[in-house]
Amino acid sequence: MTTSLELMERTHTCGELRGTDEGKTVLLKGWVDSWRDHGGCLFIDLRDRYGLTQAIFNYAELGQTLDAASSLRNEFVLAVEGKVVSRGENINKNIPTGEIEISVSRFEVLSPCKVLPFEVDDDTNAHEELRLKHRYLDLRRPVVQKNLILRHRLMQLARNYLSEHDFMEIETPMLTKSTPEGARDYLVPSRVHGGSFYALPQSPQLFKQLLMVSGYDRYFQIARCFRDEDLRYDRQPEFTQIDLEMSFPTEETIYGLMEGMMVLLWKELLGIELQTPFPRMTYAEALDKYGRDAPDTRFEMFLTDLTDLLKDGCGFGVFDGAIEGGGLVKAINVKGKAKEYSRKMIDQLTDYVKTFGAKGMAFAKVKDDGTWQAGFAKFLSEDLMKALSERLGAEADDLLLFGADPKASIVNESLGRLRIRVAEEIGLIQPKQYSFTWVTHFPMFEYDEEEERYVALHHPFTMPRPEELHKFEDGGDLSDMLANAYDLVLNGQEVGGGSLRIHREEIQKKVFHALKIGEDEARAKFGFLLDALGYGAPPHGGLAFGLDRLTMILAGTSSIRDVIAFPKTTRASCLMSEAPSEVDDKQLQELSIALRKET
RNA sequence: GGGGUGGUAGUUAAGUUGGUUAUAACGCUGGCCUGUCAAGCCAGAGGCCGCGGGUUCAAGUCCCGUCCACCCCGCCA
Repeated sequence: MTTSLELMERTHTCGELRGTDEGKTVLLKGWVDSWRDHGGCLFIDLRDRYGLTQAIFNYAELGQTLDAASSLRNEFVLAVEGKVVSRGENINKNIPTGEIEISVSRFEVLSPCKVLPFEVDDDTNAHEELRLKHRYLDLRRPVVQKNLILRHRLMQLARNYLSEHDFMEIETPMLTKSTPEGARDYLVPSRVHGGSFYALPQSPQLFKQLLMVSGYDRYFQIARCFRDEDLRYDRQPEFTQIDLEMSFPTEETIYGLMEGMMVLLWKELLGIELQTPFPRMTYAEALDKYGRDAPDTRFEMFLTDLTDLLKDGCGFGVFDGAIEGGGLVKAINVKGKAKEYSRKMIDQLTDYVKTFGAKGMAFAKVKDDGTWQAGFAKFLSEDLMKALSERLGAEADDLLLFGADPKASIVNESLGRLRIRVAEEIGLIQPKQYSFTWVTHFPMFEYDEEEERYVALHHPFTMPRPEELHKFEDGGDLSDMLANAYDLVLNGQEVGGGSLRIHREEIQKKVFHALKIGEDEARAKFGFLLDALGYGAPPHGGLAFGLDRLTMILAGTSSIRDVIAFPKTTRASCLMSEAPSEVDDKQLQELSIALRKET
């Protein structure tokens, strides 16, 4: 009696066999990727995550069992035993195993497959909704597998790199204390302490600082983080950070180590040699030239500030009003594209900037004689137009796009986003281009008009730059106090951010004071950190990388869901498992949570 | 919380100014076929047109509401 193939170990994967294996008797197991029935013979491509191998079921070899083979369909799980034979004239150059095929002598269906909800195929055109509902099928597709393999390799490289540089991987709790500063927490009710809640971590921030106090001078963790906020193409309610912290660093130590890690990742994963050191830019410069704290440095087309040239008034109400209201007038120069941009296209750009709060968008087309064709041209004196042209480097056929608003932030945000959109439209951005920049010298605080107080731009444990500390004593305006915080920006996306932290209790207290976090409140929320800082805390700092975003960029995908095995929708539900779901009244009672009233 | 786009066989889409039996491709079922690799040829089955109201002699199509997904703004220290 022969042993069932199901009980036998496969001899090879479906991506392994080559011409040199000809003559071997092999056993492969995998999924039917496609089948082509020719009556007398049947071709099947068998797939696993390593590749595809063609198996041929031949009438002469199999006799009447060919009838059984003809019922094989896509995504059946199959074991095939047979001899590796050359394909002779019929080599398939599209797959690595294309020189050979398996001439099947015996096969078993290990598992059949129902009619599929969508075709499990790289170029499936099924909607994402359907693919997420059957994610286990979607994950079979080689393109998706490729992304997860990339993610795995990235994690391994990061782990090894950090370990080699004396970082210890230490796990911090998932059930932590809610600290409602910043993003909304996911809460977990406590059964034992009825009415009390844990929070899932938004980041391991406090714990990693405490590890520094404890003397674990280099820590890292590939840490799952949770934020209960609305989602986007690059935001999930749970996401992963490569989180690290070190004691006694200088800023340079951190930049050097992190650049080394990026160099390694790009070399190993993309075969690209990155140049170091990465350029650096202050937050102020980023805002001035790019309009954003995450500048896309793959192309120029900078924002040009025209406010000083227009400060005496020009008669154009939009510009004058913006400046009188304490705002800005800035512009970008789209070189040589005035003729390409129709009125309709410019209207679309206007609609676009309006989504960022701009009231409109003035534009001008530079004529051959250097003067402007613009609705507001009549307001500009010859000298003023000349001065503006010179500042903007304007030449014939340039398209000038203006942002003007009493709120500087609206001008920067709208023009900054417009700059990127236009660059995409006119092809300034090359594929496979990777442009890193450190953005430094972030402000400590920004004013929150709703709460009528300063809030921390980074987080409340960020160290002010040492030369700024005196501003606490001077009293008054803290809006220009700079922090020892830095972001790593890649192609206009923040991929990492961090800071040197406060390691002295009295500075931490001053920051809390500036944030109008009272002593009692500070004690209740962060007492353990304040205490720890009083027991010999080393100077420390670190940063966290967004693993999902990094993987997205490396994989060249446009959605974070493409690099997460089981992602959630933009309404934070899992279409496959149907989480979140209602729970029994009994469960709620145990958790001391009031039952939902029937209505 | 606000705005935009989409939802029609298993899947992806078409469906005109409202009008007779709602099309096509792929998939599925059956038949033919020994060199396919997007296999080919023939035949067939398959529909709560997201859901609920309304207008109308008549609704996939028009109106109102609602659900789901995606994208954007707010939000995300």
